[in-house]
Amino acid sequence: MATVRTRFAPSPTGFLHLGGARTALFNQAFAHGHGGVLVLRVEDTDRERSTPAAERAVLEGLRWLGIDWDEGPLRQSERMERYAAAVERLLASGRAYRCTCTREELEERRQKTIAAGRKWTYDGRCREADHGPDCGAHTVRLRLPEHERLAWDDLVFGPSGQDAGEIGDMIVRRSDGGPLYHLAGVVDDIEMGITHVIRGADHHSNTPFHLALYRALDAEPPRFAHVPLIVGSDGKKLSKRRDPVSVQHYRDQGYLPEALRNWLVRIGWSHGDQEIFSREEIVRLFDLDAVHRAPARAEPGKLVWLNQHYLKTLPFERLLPALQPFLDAEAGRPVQATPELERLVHLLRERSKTLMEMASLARFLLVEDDALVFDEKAVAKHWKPALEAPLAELHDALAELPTWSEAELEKTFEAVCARHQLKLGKLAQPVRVAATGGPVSPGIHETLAVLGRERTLARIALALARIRAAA
RNA sequence: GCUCCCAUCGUCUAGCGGUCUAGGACGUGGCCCUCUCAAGGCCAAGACACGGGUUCGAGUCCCGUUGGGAGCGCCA
Repeated sequence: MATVRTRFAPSPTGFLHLGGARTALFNQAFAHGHGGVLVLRVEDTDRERSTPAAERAVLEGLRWLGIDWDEGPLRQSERMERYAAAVERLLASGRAYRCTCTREELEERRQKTIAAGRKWTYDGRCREADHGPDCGAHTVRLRLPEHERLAWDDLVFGPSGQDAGEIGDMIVRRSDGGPLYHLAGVVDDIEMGITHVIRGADHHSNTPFHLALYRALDAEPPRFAHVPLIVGSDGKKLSKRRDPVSVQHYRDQGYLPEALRNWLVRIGWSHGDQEIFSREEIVRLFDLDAVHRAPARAEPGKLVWLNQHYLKTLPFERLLPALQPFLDAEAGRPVQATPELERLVHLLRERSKTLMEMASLARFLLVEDDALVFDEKAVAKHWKPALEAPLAELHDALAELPTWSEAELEKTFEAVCARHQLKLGKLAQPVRVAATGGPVSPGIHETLAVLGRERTLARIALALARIRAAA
């Protein structure tokens, strides 16, 4: 059997679409799982939208997700002569003909047909007219057989097909000489030796036309697999207005590529009860047989859980670089990794949903003492006058500590609590607010150990000053 | 409007005629743990859209209804 060759063919819209990302993932998993190759092809025949920057964004999204391709990116804009040649071949063999019907004429006839309650297909007016190359402005239409079943066995949907007569003679070349998307795609898939076309189910209905194109071009069609569309939380088509549709969006929100990849691969595909899939497992276990036929909603709930899972389990060397941009943004400057910061990240990975949240929880370590932003509700709740004495005592005891360690800190807290008959929480919370500005952080001993003696004392002193001023 | 496709807990899904009083995961609620927040542990609520068939037997097969999706461009 020939080597499996799949392709992912995005149009350069300036971002990688969620649905596209999953299609790419499926293509890669299928190809690599079968010892084949993935070809990347950029469908940039729409000159308006297609800029180098827009293309770069799509490729960046793919790389970030860990989807690697083996050939390309090939660009349709650089292959226009191939499409032109294909149309000429169609014309020469009589498989296609020139059509001089104008848009207006077409529209008029279409309206009439629809008004009569019938389905519109091209009525074949120019079919036998035999227009030559100099017939003026014209399109080129594929001549479809009157009665012929255009059928295929879809790898996801099973036996599918349509009668050629229901399709009508479709345009393959515009009057400006440009190829239609369908023609370009089929020509590319033929010339690139694509064996398996794995694409969104929105193309299921277009496939009979594509089959006719393969036939007219005397080419063997590939196997087709249509994967169900991802729909929005409201069950409707993913909309750029309502739903976060780009991979970049999730990346910027602090989701790890591992999490997004795992989330996407499980939408419309499953492997028993397994939820967690590594990159290698996706390639090894992915199977078109197990792909669903029903559209699925993109609910981010499980993505959050997956992200937490990967934040907790990822190798630290992988986590830190991923976190870096979020730390820099939080601090407003490039942040240097220190042993204290690394220790804090270890503590924070157990309690963060996203990298963004993690950076936000690390803020207290990144900023100067006077740049702490206090949660005033927490301040009001925990900085009570009664706390002045124990807090002052804690401050002085901490200043005297022989070594600044979690164990020593714990002992000191216990001693102060015992002397003032306080539960640990009564002392820990006010100190936490003093040290971090808010009521949420890792354990108080760990937090202070990371903060260091100087800054801890300075921040407790600041809290004391405020308590005294209020009294 | 026409053509095609789809239908299990709120969501993602397991199920490929009997092992289903329908399993898992996320989410939700409760309890435990606890210096906060998490994490972790335990428990709970929660679905075969509806109606007809076929069959000894249907979540699983067939038909219809309803609901949803896609396609029907000189867009990609």
